[in-house]
Amino acid sequence: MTDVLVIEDDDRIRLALLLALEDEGYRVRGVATAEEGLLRQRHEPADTVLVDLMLPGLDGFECIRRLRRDDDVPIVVVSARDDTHDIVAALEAGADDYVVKPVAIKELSARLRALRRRARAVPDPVPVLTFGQLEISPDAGEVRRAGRPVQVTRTEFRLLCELAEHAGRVLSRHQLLQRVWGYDTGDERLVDVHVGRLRQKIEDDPGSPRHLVTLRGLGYKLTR
Amino acid sequence: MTDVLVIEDDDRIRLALLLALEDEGYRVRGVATAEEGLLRQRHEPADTVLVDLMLPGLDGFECIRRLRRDDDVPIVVVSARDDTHDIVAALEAGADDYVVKPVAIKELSARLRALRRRARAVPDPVPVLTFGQLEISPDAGEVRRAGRPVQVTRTEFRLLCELAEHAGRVLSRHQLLQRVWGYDTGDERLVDVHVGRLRQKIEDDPGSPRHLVTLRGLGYKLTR
DNA sequence: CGGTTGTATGACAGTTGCGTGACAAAACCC
DNA sequence: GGGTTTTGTCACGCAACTGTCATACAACCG
Repeated sequence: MTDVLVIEDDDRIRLALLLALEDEGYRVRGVATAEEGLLRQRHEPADTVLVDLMLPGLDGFECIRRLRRDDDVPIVVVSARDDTHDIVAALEAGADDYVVKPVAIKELSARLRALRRRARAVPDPVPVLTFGQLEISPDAGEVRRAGRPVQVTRTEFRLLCELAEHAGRVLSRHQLLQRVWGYDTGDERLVDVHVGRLRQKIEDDPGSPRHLVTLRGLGYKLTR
Repeated sequence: MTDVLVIEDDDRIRLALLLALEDEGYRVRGVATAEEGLLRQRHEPADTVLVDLMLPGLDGFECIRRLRRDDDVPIVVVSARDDTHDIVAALEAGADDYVVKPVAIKELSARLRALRRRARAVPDPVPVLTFGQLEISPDAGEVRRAGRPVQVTRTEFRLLCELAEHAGRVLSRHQLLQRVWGYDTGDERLVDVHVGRLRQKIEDDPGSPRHLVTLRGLGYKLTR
């Protein structure tokens, strides 16, 4: 998921941009002035910034320069002005791209993707979910018990991740069938079988499970 | 000094571009077809490529895809077509920017600078990636096992780099197809074959791989 | 306490996923 | 242009996985 910050003083345009970008699958936030934008970006950094040039108070060029001073976030100018002079000045100030309003949302989205492809920063560490001595790493496709790798099958892994994602909360067999298998209907006993197999692998004593617990009549949950 | 390759079939336009860019301080070279461009770029790589979309023979989109397959060079499309559909398709194919002819040379130059600023930022911190006794240097295009150089093909190398870049994370066959081959759809077994070939070269015992691991049902990953 | 309902588990057969070698097409290199 | 390397397709076989079923066990209820 990509976070986008839109700095644009015209309420109608800003709203339209935000809605369209949200539609394209971005997580969005918008502000009306450069000052707000700088503050917001410092406080809660987005992955990409869209900025208008004609802003009240601090103008777009200065806004770009200050954003650049803080970090390396990709910046796209979205402006009504198509003057070469403006374009050059904005790019020189540190912008990565410049599009002229009105712009097709599909084009804007494609430009954002191209830019992010370029700007990909250092890879962040692989996240790990921990439940006591049980470790689950969805990205690495790995499960460990007391530090030792445990081999689980794809279905077991998905089931475990689903439970881990909602740690501490009961998930009914029906919910699990839907989320792990994509079944809308089917034999709910299937879940039992896989839970059982999973327990053999991740519990010290599969007979009296500590993490993957049964809630009679309700479903299963994963606890710490 | 920046080297720029211009792929443009119209002699007058190509010449005009080359002269203008030279005036801006770039070292330039030009070709009239995609085929020539690919060849030239492979043998004498420029730092940036400008490419037209309407080319005789291999068209611009395919040209972009093939350039991308070889390396990470910044690509700017310079086209007379301003259709959103074309713009999106070109960016999706791997272009970094898209400008519509006629374009002010000052703007083009500013866009090239912005792009190079961005492109230069990435490759610094990755001289050599190490996985146990396996060494990969993406920049030098070299792979070593226990200090000894290993000869891998271009595709194998790209596959290995992609896996190395996301070390420790599972990459699905689909993701690999997209990132290494640029295919949006296709036979995922293709990945298996190349993984197999790669294992023959980089693993001590290809039968039970230590680094290039299969995660059944999920994909492959590279581990230390 | 016996009946009832819900859960655990082992066995099994059908299916899926993966590794591999063979081969043809394409790209490459003098 | 011809020989060589690289790439992509295919088919086969093995191993692992999946879902179903039957049976045994545990919890709940009056």
